[in-house]
Amino acid sequence: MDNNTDFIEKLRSSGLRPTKQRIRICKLLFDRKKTFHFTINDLSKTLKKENIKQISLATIYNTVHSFKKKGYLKEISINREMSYFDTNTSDHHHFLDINTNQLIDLKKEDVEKVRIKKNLPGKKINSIEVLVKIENSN
Amino acid sequence: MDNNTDFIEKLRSSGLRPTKQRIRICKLLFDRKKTFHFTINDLSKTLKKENIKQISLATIYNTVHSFKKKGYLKEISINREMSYFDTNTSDHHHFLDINTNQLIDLKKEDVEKVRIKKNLPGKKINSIEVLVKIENSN
DNA sequence: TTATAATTTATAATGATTCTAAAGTAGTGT
DNA sequence: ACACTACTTTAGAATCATTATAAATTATAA
Repeated sequence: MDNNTDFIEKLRSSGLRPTKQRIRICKLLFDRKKTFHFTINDLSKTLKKENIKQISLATIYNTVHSFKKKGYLKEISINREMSYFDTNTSDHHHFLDINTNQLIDLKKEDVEKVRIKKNLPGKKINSIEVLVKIENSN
Repeated sequence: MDNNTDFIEKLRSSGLRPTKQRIRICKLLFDRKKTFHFTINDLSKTLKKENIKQISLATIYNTVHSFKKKGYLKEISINREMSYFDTNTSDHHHFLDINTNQLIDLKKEDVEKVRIKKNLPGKKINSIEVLVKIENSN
């Protein structure tokens, strides 16, 4: 019934005060079996549909950014127009359906380890991001 | 001396009128041995440094976009803040130095072919983009 | 309960990109 | 050379997502 306590703990443990707004967003983002992808706009629209007191846009931005900073969310920037947040923060890659703009997780085992044969002196690899654009094959 | 004729031909052959502005931008972008990467802002600043009549910002945007549409440039969108254009339009990947924000080409042979083991019914792969973020190693 | 620091909020500000419509230019035909 | 048309350039306005501001509210610890 009241699994808010989990979120309250989660928030408090990372130094974020468990406010109504943050808890509500936690429930929306993390209270589900599958990970999912959303834009700020998606989140904002979904929150508007609920008949609860509205959360201001500024708070939505603040919350998503602090969740990202705390490692609860990963950002996948597609281009200037599209930036997704992903509740799956593990190391993984994505399909982007260019017909629907849907972002789809690729499991680690779906992509053979990417080998980079070049390296630059004084530099090391921080991350490798693979984006596979897919389209209708009709 | 006057290798503008090449650019004039190039432009005309793709249905773009060879205007002063387009030729000047062509020279800046394509009259070099190595391919290179730039943002609209970089290009705009470089053009400002030349003591010739300034090209308006709108024209810079228009030109870069039409060059992209004609296949002379490839866009590499890093995130909302950074979008690079690449004079190397072949199929290749990139290093992004997160300390300097420099984008560096990876040759085809620098990255082992990326194998995707998942496929979705009714969908086919359009492109595979690999971005390798690198940082100072010390 | 009170003091405080953190948070939320509505609204304003920002800044990159796109739009607009008027002026300028290239290409074509005469 | 001239004129016509369509294309291009231009300055400035408009747009729109995001960030900043500063006042009101709330969580927390004393």
